[in-house]
Amino acid sequence: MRDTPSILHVDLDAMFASVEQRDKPSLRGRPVVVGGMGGRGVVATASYEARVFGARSAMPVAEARRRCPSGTAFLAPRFAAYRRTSQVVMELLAGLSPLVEAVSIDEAYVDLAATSTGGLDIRAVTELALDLKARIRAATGGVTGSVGAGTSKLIAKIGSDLHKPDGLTVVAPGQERAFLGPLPVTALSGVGPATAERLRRAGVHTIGDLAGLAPAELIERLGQAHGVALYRLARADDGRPVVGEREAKSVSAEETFAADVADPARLGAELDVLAAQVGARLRAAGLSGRTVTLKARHFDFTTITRSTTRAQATDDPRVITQAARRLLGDVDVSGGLRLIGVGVSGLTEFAQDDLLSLLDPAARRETAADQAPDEAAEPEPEPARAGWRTGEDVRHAVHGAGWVWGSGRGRVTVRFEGPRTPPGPVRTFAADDPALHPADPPDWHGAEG
DNA sequence: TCTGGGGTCCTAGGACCC
DNA sequence: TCTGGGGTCCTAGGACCC
Repeated sequence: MRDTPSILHVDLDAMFASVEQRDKPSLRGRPVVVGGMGGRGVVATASYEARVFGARSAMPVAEARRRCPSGTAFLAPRFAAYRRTSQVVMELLAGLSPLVEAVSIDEAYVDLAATSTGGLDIRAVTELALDLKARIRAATGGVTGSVGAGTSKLIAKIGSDLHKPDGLTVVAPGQERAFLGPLPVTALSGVGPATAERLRRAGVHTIGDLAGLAPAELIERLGQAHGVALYRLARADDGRPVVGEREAKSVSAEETFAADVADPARLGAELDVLAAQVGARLRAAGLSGRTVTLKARHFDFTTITRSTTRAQATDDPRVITQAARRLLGDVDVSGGLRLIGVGVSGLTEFAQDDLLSLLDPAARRETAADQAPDEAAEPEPEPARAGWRTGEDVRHAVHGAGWVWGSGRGRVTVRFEGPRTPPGPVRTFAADDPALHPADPPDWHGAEG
């Protein structure tokens, strides 16, 4: 166990919504919900203004619409913009330490002990964290981050969560148990609804309660691995290291249909599309895998998986889709599927035909390094001209840059404003107006020294 | 208008081998 | 012929995270 609070956890506050408010000044101070805008979409992020009305992550967007007042903005996600903002923050973190673990697009651990820059007592870490928060806000154009610091990942993570948004929690060495004790067990990463319910039935509500349980009882209730893990975490016994890079274990793609699909031909065609996405991402990452998994969600939300393992690893979309189609053949589809998915696991770094390319360099195909990784990995969908997505960035030949305020019935309404231009006029066009084009996200980084 | 999409880890049973 | 223990691989499902 460390004797300095040298692990930081940085968590950007309501990141997707915050980026939207940064890029669209008219949304600042207003409730914003970012998520799937199809009939079956769920909330990815609700701004704090929207949380007041009960909008939450993972909630159906339809439910969020019911709860939030008119004037709430409901936007489709713009991942390219979020990725750029994430990169800006990750670069700041990399300046603090060579050891940074990016957990997700909006979350990372930093191991300050990996550098030898001076003291890491409470005061020094607090100052460093306050400075970091200010620099994140400045570098991102107003997106805030909450930071936790402590002697372990556990403490840092819970600390960053405690005073969101724009919070800072530094837990002094030796104070870990006192810090955790009164918190609900659900504050622990790894305690979801099912585990929380089992613990509740055992009379366990707080982490302090949990720490009072005998390990044998926890193992009996939660299984060996989970029981042991929680027993240790409740005692602040956490030696998990900050790890820089992690190898991917699987690559998958799935789609939920707007309406359930029972037509095998249509499902097969969907598998072709998904297999092509998975194959392209495998290839871009220089990976291939032996196991192909089909995922199917029935009309009643029951979900099954069927997998098959081949002798040779592949990244070939034709091979992937062939395996997936065969697996689908054994699934009863007559009631209709709401979701279908394809995954590849058992990954290795070398594709089968890499062996061939050694013999025949001319047959060597493009490698990941030859491609722009992001574009290759996640092609941003180009919306059909008539199907504008709310929140999408657009450019009008006459009126300039703006974003889609709303659309429907053959029309699209655009608000003309940018990150640094004040809210402009709202104008409505025909959805197929040739003067209107999808545009890149406003790139305000660098435009303002 | 009930419930996305991309992942990780664990469990448990059966096959198979030594 | 019967019994059995341990290890590994594969498959299916479930909990959980962001």
